[in-house]
Amino acid sequence: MQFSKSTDYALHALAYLAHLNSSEPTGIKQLADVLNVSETYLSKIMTNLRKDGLVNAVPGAKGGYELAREASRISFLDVILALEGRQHLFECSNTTSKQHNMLVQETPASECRIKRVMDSAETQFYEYLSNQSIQSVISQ
Amino acid sequence: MQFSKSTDYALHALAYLAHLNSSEPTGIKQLADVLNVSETYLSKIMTNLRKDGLVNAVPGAKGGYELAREASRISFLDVILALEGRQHLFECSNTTSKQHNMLVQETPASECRIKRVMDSAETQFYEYLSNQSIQSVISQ
DNA sequence: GTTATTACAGACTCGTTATATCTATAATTA
DNA sequence: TAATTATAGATATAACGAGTCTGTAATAAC
Ligand code: SF4
Ligand code: SF4
Repeated sequence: MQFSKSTDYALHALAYLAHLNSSEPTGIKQLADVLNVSETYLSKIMTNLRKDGLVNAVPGAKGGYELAREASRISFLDVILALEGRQHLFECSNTTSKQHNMLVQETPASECRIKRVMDSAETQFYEYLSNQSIQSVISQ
Repeated sequence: MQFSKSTDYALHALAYLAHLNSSEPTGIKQLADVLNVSETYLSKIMTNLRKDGLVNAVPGAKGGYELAREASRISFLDVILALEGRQHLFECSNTTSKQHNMLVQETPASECRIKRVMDSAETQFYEYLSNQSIQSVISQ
């Protein structure tokens, strides 16, 4: 289990935009050059960020990308969810097995303790990442 | 980013062994039946657990698997590391980019704040999972 | 309006990993 | 010796990640 490279690039791109703090949008060309990634590939990543409302995209000449809100209000979790999607880290696969029936029977709620532990771990993980902003990684 | 099915099965298998609490080893046939997975596939997973010292494997007639230590001393993290491996959740991909030079320059240690945030999240995540034992998911 | 610039969508390629099966082998008990 | 059981290795398949290419739409400058 690992974060995808896309998530890595997205974090770097946002950190760069936050660092620049420019009033003009920044083009994919400049962004790709700074991150050392191809323009077309990075553009897909930026589109994901746009779809989740983290950046604004300005088409046309002098266009590019800019943060949709202050860097202090964009969290690591926002970025990760935009790129990795919103499935849970742990998904029940065999909800028809004898084992499942056994473990679920033991609990009042319809959720066994295995799932509860894994989901709690995820919640705590995300909680931490939601408190880390892009602003916090650039120099003050 | 998601845990693999192998990790899922491994957790279930260990929970079952802990539940049985038998003095005799449990065969792959019984285990696969309870988990509703093929024997050969599950056997590969059990071998991973054995290689990490979480279970003992007894070959030959009347053989099978048994917990290598008390269930209270086998953590979720142990299982996850055995199945998912030990790479970090976040790996720097572009350590030659201009962005990297910029961010590393700002910090005294040779590690930028992006990496530090991600590694801290991982550490905390693992910390939590290392405190959850297999024993804790079965009925007392 | 025309042209240059830029983001965007979609198809596509390629390599790797996850999932799963099959078979032959080695170890152990009966 | 025979039956049972785990293990290693080869193999198959599907899914996913990473990355490229191309044509299209939107905007600004001229
Ligand atoms: S609810 Fe628990 S036992 Fe059932 S499939 Fe999910 S993790 Fe497994
Ligand atoms: S050290 Fe920081 S800037 Fe450099 S590659 Fe790793 S995460 Fe990116």
